[in-house]
Amino acid sequence: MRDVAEEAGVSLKTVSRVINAEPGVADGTSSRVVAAIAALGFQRNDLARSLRHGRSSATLGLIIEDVTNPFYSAVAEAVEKVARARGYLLITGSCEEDPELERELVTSLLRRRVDAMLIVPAGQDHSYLVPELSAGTPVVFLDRPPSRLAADCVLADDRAGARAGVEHLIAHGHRRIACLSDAEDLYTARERRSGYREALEQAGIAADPDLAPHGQSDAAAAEAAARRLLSLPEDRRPTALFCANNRNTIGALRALRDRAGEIGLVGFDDFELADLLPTPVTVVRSDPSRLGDAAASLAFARLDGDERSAQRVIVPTELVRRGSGEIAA
Amino acid sequence: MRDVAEEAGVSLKTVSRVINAEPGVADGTSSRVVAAIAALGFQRNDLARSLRHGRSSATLGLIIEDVTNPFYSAVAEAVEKVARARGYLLITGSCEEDPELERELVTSLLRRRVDAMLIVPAGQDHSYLVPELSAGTPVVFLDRPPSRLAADCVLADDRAGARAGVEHLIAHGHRRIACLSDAEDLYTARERRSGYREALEQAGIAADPDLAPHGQSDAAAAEAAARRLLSLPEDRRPTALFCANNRNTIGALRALRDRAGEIGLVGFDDFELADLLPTPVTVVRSDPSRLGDAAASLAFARLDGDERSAQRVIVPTELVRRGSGEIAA
DNA sequence: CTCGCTGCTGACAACGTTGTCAGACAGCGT
DNA sequence: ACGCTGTCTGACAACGTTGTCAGCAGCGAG
Repeated sequence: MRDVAEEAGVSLKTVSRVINAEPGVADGTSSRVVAAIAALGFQRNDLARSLRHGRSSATLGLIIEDVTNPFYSAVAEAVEKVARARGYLLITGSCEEDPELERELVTSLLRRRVDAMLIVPAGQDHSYLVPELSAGTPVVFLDRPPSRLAADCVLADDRAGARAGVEHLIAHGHRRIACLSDAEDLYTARERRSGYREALEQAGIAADPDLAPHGQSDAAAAEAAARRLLSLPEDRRPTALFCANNRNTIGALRALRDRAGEIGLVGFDDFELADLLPTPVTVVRSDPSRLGDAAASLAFARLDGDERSAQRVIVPTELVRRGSGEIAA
Repeated sequence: MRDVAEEAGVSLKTVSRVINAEPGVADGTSSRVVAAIAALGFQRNDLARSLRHGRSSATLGLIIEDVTNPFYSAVAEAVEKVARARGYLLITGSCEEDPELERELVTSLLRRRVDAMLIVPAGQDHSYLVPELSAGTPVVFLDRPPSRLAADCVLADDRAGARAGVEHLIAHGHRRIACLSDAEDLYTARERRSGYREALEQAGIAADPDLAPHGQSDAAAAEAAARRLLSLPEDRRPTALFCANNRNTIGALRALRDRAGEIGLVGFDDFELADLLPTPVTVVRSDPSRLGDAAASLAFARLDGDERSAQRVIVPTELVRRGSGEIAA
């Protein structure tokens, strides 16, 4: 900027005025400055600008688990859309279910003075965010609630969704229904298992712990767990599977490859090509775009001065019938 | 920091020394400063730090087309991994094939002084990056080469991959092979079509322009195009489809839903569940992780002082036989 | 006792920007 | 000629860091 000022024969401040289209610069001066900017290929340094401003780096931080999981990439897309509409950029970090990494990434982002943080939390203790919150940095939790911290969060209706999915299987005559889910310390896994158990209970079906393996966090582990279930003796073998997230659904589908049409299946989370599989897959669709959209909007509302106490937004789910959930027992 | 200094009864510089673990601070002083930092919940401001440093905000910029496309999210993941290993964060922007948006995002990121830019370009003119390049900011193009600019780029071997895919269909007796591809102004679409034509030519098959619809940039358009092909009179109807990217493959699969096993199919780009479809899908697999990895590594090499002229890295593809490409004519 | 050395600490400037304030100058009415 | 208004411009400080350099104390050697 110094160079531009010199080239145009004006002061720094005048260059600043031209760049920011502030009023009160004579046309002649202005055009000389514009020419100098073009000649030197000058670009404003937004780091310095943010520093001077004190707040507002026009950047949002987003922590997700894994950008290659379509669920999270849909979240990221929705957040980015909202951010862009306000001229904000997005710094995204994948923490791979690692609480240490989550915390590292979050503090990195905060040190970089993002204006707000959106977090799909992996950890179980977010009290480390208390100072940030009281300093006024909006923090919104996404898909899973915060622990030991009162902060905004946007969740899917996991329990009701799971219950609806399992009730659907029960309505088709299934009594031995398995539930494949992720690690028990994940909120969504716990809630969806609760929904599963509630549905069984309401139908007067005793829960069989052997039918509810958990801790499968990738498709390979889910496939192995499903194979074990399918190799149980016939009187204990499940006639239907409820898969509590997209990784478990994919794994179960691989295990079921040679049993098309024999075993009922309802998955939680929709996925591309679900309708093209040999038996199209019935799913409980949760809407990651809506989660991302709601979370980002909430963050901006806070930035705009919304001072209400911590909000909890619940996004509903929807049962999509495609065939695999309609296989009778 | 000012407050910390006051609390600990030392100067700003001493606090700075403690934060950065610089040597030459007495133990007593150091622990007083540490205590003050803890008491006040102080966090270094990395914006100011970057500004002071002049260079290095420890941030990489990445422009992709669409984070929900698994190809690009795999790229993003690979780039993030390399970045994280060096302590860098990643600012990602999706430009949705819009050259205007690409340029907007790129300049936004550069104004924020990212240390390097990785770009999957949508536009046809990148001369606007000349000043940046000569100012020493590494710019690496990914998946598609730059236009009107000499810069590093990392590409898949699109033409050879496509040729191999089409040759595979020819080897199974197909003579009327269609090619569904994206907009002709995309480098990858052009290259893959060239590979398609080369394979036909080498086999002495005349290219039929009616069999090579292009411009389908989403699955719905691809499905419609595939349906048109399949409703041609039998003597002109293709016996196999070559789909030049993942969106076209998905669309074609939808169109083929009720024709399982009748029509040969080879897709470019692998995708999850390709092996679970009624007829498992043969694909030319290009490796987005490797593209991202190579591009990020190249960017860091530049940051480390690599001064070679602009590099062009080609990542090979691989034919994955699963069934749909082995259907005989 | 002085000199130089080492170990620790702080004052100051600078990174690039912008908000505040004051100055310069022209036009205009009295 | 005077003051007043309004328009345009620039000097300066500050945002939060850190690199440079200088200062001060203690200590061993000459």
